[in-house]
Amino acid sequence: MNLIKTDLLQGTLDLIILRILSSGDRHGYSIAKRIELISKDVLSVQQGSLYPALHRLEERGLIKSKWGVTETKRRAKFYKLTTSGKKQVEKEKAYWKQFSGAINQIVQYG
Amino acid sequence: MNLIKTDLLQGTLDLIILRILSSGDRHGYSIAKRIELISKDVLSVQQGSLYPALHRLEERGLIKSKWGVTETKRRAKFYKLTTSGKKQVEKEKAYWKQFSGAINQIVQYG
DNA sequence: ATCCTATATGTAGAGAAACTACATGTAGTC
DNA sequence: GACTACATGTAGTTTCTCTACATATAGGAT
Repeated sequence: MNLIKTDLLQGTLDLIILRILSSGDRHGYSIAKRIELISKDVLSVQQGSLYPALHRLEERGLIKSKWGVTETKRRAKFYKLTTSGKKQVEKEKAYWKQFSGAINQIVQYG
Repeated sequence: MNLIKTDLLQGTLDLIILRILSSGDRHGYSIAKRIELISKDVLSVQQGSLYPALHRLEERGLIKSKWGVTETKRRAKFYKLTTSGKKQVEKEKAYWKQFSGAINQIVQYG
């Protein structure tokens, strides 16, 4: 991701991808576009980050892929959350809440 | 940091350290204790992360160090924000706000 | 006196994740 | 026929944090 300092991003990509897939199946490119749309271009994932992340998540059994055809008639790999992946979204959301809460606490009270 | 998934943390350590120093000079060990205190033990920095981070920040000219003696009478290196460091705190706070806002947006609307 | 714990700083090596930069290919438009 | 947007992928680099270790002192307990 580009528009925000790189280092901030590590570790949140999984949450982002899983959360987006929890609102419907998508292919990689579409996930990237959705991230830009919802974050109002604050976040932008590079291909070199996105595809390895998807492969990682698939290997961990959190998502499953299937080749298909997009609305624009191109071949694309569609990703879907597995049962395990659905549980993971909730876990990661909880982690994020706790983590960002702690950072905000420090930002406020130093 | 330990109690929270490691990967979430990268990139926020600088913000945390700088923000803590912006409320007063401290030595490394004291910074670590303060992080645990304010975050209510949600965050916990390891020495292997903290000291290299401090050296990094010093090398970037954001903090300055000076050997001194603690309240408990031990030798310790006290760190202080430089002018450049003070500006950087504000920058990093703004980054964090923008970044966490974007993630929250995605967590909400997927 | 000696041991232990908390305080205090530091480094080497490993591991993980994201980035840059590249490679490949297609559908539709100008 | 050229260009743009769509679509996936990998190799190599960089950067950060972690684990694990090394060093040393103050103060309290035994």
